[in-house]
Amino acid sequence: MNGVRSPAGRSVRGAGRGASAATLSDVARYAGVSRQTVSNAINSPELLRSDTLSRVQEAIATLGYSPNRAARNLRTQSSRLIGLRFPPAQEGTANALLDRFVHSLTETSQAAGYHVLLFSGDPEDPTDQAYDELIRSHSVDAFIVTDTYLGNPQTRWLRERGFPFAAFGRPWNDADSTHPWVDVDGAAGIELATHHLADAGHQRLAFLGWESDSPIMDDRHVGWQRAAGDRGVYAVERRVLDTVEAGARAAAELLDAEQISGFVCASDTLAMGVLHTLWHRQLAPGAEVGVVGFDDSQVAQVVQPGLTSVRQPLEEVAVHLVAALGRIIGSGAAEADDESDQEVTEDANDESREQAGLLLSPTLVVRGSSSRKS
Amino acid sequence: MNGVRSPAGRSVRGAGRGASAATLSDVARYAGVSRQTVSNAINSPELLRSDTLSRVQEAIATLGYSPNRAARNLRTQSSRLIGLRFPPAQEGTANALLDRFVHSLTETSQAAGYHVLLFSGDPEDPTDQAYDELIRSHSVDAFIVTDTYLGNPQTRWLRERGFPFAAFGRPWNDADSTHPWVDVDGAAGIELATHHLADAGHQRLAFLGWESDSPIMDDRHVGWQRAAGDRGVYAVERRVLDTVEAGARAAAELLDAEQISGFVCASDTLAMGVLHTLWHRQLAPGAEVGVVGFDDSQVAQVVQPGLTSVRQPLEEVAVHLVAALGRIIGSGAAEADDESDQEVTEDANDESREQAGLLLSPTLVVRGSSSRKS
DNA sequence: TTGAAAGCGCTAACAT
DNA sequence: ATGTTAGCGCTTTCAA
Repeated sequence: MNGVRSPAGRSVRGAGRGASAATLSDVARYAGVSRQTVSNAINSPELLRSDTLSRVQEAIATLGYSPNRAARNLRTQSSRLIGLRFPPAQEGTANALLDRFVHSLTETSQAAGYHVLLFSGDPEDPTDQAYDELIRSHSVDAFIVTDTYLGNPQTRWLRERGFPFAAFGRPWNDADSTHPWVDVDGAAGIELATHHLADAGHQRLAFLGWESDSPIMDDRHVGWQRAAGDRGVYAVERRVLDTVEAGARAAAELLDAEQISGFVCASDTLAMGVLHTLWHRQLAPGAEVGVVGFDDSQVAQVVQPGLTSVRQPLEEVAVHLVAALGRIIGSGAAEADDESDQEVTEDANDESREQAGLLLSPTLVVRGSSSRKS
Repeated sequence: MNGVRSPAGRSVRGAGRGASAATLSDVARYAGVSRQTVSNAINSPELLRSDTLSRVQEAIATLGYSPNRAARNLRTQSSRLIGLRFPPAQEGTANALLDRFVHSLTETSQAAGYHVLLFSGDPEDPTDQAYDELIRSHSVDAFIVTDTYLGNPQTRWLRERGFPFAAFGRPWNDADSTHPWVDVDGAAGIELATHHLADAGHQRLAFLGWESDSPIMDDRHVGWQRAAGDRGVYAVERRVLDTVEAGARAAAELLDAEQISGFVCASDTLAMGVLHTLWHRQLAPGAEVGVVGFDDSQVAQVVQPGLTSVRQPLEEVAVHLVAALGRIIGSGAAEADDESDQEVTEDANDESREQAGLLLSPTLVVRGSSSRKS
């Protein structure tokens, strides 16, 4: 009472294109059980008697069966897809978080049974329908939002909509948010950088940040203030555009007017500017002037003599974001459950009241640009 | 025998989470037409009388209706999703094509009614089931394959399977392939670079490539041979590891032993190595020694004094790949139709026999590292 | 030009 | 522990 179809099942494969895959019914017939039993073998194997289970699994393997995603999605009202807006590459800067983050997210999601769906759209455009369209068409089960620093209208909108999402970045200007988020402690990173330069013997330090009232910048600046205060070194700061040229100009000015020997930069781009000035003046990075950047970009890794930089643990960020989504998907959207494992790192003194938030500590990757002062 | 459901459909929206969206039936009822008519309004609007059409469209707008993807996918046996393996970030190198390419792909796909689905997997592992699993579950309609240089087993496997895909990269070692591909003419890029340095007055040129018998490397090397031959300059070449350190060492050796004043590098990573050596020796990039890299990475853009580099037109690559997929999806998989617009650029003399292939020309982005010899 | 019927492949609920 | 029934929301015949 089986075998009837088995040759057919095989022959389709050789037939060339299309290769119309086996369905649940095919497997059921082949294994001599009902369709529901096959479904159970996949989704609730503990319900089957072990001999039935192995017979079904064998049939599945033989026929090369995988459940049709569309059918399953339709039935379960889910897509097993996580939406991520993929922003344009920022050229001319050293910002290079995206690759590492997206790869980690892809791997982590896949391990959790999800895939990442990429879409594009303008986050500054209020008429942008990208998120809405994906939600209404049930194309994704949740979003990962990465641009919270824009005071992101999308974030608020998603919350109001009650659609599941998790953010890479704190809800800076949205006090009553309840969505899960993961962020990296920028203040702690800059503290690390500052202490590192002070430890290396630099007495006159400067902080180089970018203009604008971005909360990310403020955060990093807080770290500077804390560390510079702690160490009692001579400390000045400048805010300029986040470009190589502006960083170079600021460095020149700070060297001349303030005899700075240690530069704590809020970005690798600015740090590259500092290195340019040192190069022009024949000053040796590391030996004479210490420089630290932020983000551990490829630039930091390949520039001579290596740029010491604060590195964000993006792999961890991805892991925690996916875990957070797993907790809220299907369980009431924006309502984070307060009793589940809420971790807050030791750095998060001020933030420990945050709900569903997780603040990770960055590390400092030390390279030639900050080797011990001679 | 209807109507029973209507209040439920609406009221859910206010109820908070879930926001179970409107369905075709809701729209049909609201507009006073049959479900089929609504479907036609969306998929074949020309079939409707204009007044019916506008009434339906109004209903769609009012109810905020979008077709349920899963249902549509199930019915049409398609997913409107393009699979792309997202490889791990290569740290310590200047390879930075991915961001630009993926963003372009995302935008282009979206414009064509597709989304990009990311997955991970080990392309070197023959037991890796990532592609197979996605195909069998009907999760994607096609793939974009980017790692053809591996002599990619996946590529051959996909072809045998008859599953639609397009490749970024020529089918180097798969003569009888028939899949569409788009590639960038590396030989032309290196020719551009070489002529550029010769034009700047450099008489003693070196080509710095990486070891291994990668066909990509061979391609670039061909460009070197052509251009160096044309110009009759003194020309030497070296193959080393594709690292900054190896590039630096090779440059030192070439400066000492060959008095080279122009370096044509097969990667930005190697070019950075050359710049390091110049920096150590207080030689001015551009003015004294010309250096050109390949890929126009962020590193090239921010390093002092700017690294001249060959830039791949990734946006165009994405556009043509998506266009190619559009042609083959649903129309018999791997069978490219020979009469559709096959474009081959003027550089593709040798390749003009290629089927379904498109070779794009890179450009040279000139920066400080190759400014005219004084 | 519009409507009715059927079914894509799966899983949830119930019955056995 | 396994089978039966129903239906997720859509589009593709076919009929009116």
